[in-house]
Amino acid sequence: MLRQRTLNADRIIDAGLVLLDRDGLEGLSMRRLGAELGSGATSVYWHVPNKEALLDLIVDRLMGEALTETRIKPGATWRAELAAHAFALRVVLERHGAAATLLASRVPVGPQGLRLMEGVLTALADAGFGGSQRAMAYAALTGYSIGQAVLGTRRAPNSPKGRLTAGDQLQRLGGLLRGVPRGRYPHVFESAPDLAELPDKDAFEYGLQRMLDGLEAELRPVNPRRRPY
Amino acid sequence: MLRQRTLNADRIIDAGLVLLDRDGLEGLSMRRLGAELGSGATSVYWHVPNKEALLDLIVDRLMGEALTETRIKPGATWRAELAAHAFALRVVLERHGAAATLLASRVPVGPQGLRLMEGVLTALADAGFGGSQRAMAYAALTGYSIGQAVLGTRRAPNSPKGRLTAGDQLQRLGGLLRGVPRGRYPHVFESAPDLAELPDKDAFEYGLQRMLDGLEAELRPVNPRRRPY
DNA sequence: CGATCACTCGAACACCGTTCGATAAGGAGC
DNA sequence: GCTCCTTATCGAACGGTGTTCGAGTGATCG
Repeated sequence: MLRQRTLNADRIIDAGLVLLDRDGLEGLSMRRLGAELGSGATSVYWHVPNKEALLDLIVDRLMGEALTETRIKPGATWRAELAAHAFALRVVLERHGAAATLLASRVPVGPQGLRLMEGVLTALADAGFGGSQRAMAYAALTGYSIGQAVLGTRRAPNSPKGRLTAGDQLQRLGGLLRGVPRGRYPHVFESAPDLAELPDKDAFEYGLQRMLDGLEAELRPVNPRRRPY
Repeated sequence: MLRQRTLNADRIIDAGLVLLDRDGLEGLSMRRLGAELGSGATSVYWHVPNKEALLDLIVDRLMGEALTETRIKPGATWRAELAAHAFALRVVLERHGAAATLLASRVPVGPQGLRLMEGVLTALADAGFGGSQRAMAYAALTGYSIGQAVLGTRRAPNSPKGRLTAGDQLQRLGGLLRGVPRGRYPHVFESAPDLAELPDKDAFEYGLQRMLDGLEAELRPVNPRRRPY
């Protein structure tokens, strides 16, 4: 057997991403990764300390992808800037279906993740958010983005094992909701078609804009005292 | 060995939840579940088809907990009603630290999950949201709630294996962010203390209120035409 | 009593992440 | 050329996982 000396972190991350996209998160095992690379199963461990660290590397690669996808027009408002960041993340997480679950379980503080964080915090600072308010706005936006991405990749009960497209999931869910007893859950029954046919993109955009509306309103100092809800 | 004939779905869910709270998601294995129940490792399979279904049952139990936690004062506004639902879910997911990850990967469409969904959709209907707008508002709120819950339970890189409290995680993350190179990521560096010391509850409340603000503004028909951002 | 049913459980299968030691290749020093 | 050392690869093995299967046990019913 040839012992090609060609393994390195970049190739490993590439292969990991391929496996992730093709077979989903549970399809990404160290053994299969080795096979995908044409290497022995355990050779990867010389380049990467363990699987968890590898997943961190993959996530940072994705954060880099999101940065590449973020195009901010010169002179854009802070709203447009934040929306561009959110959309770029969404595009990447949609492109790599299993990635949302990955991102949901770890903090992306690799180099690329920090660059992305820096971009969002900069936009918030420019908008006029300071101190803990900036931190809360940051948490609100990233929480929303990740939550929405996660929503789109949840598995309906009794789903088959393999990789499922977002469309499949939605169709499955729709059928499930349409079958709900009308008497017991009237509003679920009524909204089932809307929930099932709603394009993920529209839902994402809608909630994002409402969040940005809320944040913008918070910024205006002319606002009267907020009434308690 | 006694063959106690006392296993049933409820006891299994109880034990599963105990294991989940004590040892986290990876500590919940079918074998350990059997041990916790004082039964053979594989006896569980007579009552539950597989692990995935068991996790669905556990999630539905948690949805039931959230419903119990939801106290809506009579005559409450729709905002207060939706906030109560969101907070109840947050309380439950905080109580069971590993539960957010669980909820993030499946759609809670068990009986209790549907009841909760019905409650939120009812509040939105009462508020005046109809059709696809109601669906989008629903997605926005649940996406935000789940996203925020997930944010609180992410693991920082190089974390030890076992169960970590939310406080531990935040402290870890804070130290990490404070150590970021100031020149390269100035805003991250500047906001590190705020991000690390921000109580999860405040962040959740802030973003939730901003989202509700945005939704409320959307409802008023007196609003002038929305300007593009 | 005998049969049937509901339930329990141990052994086994294939897979997982990871450790360890053996092994091979390439370059440096002589 | 030869040796030595560093770098890299890999097979075997360990303890764990989810799940299947068939044997077994006890209670209940005809």
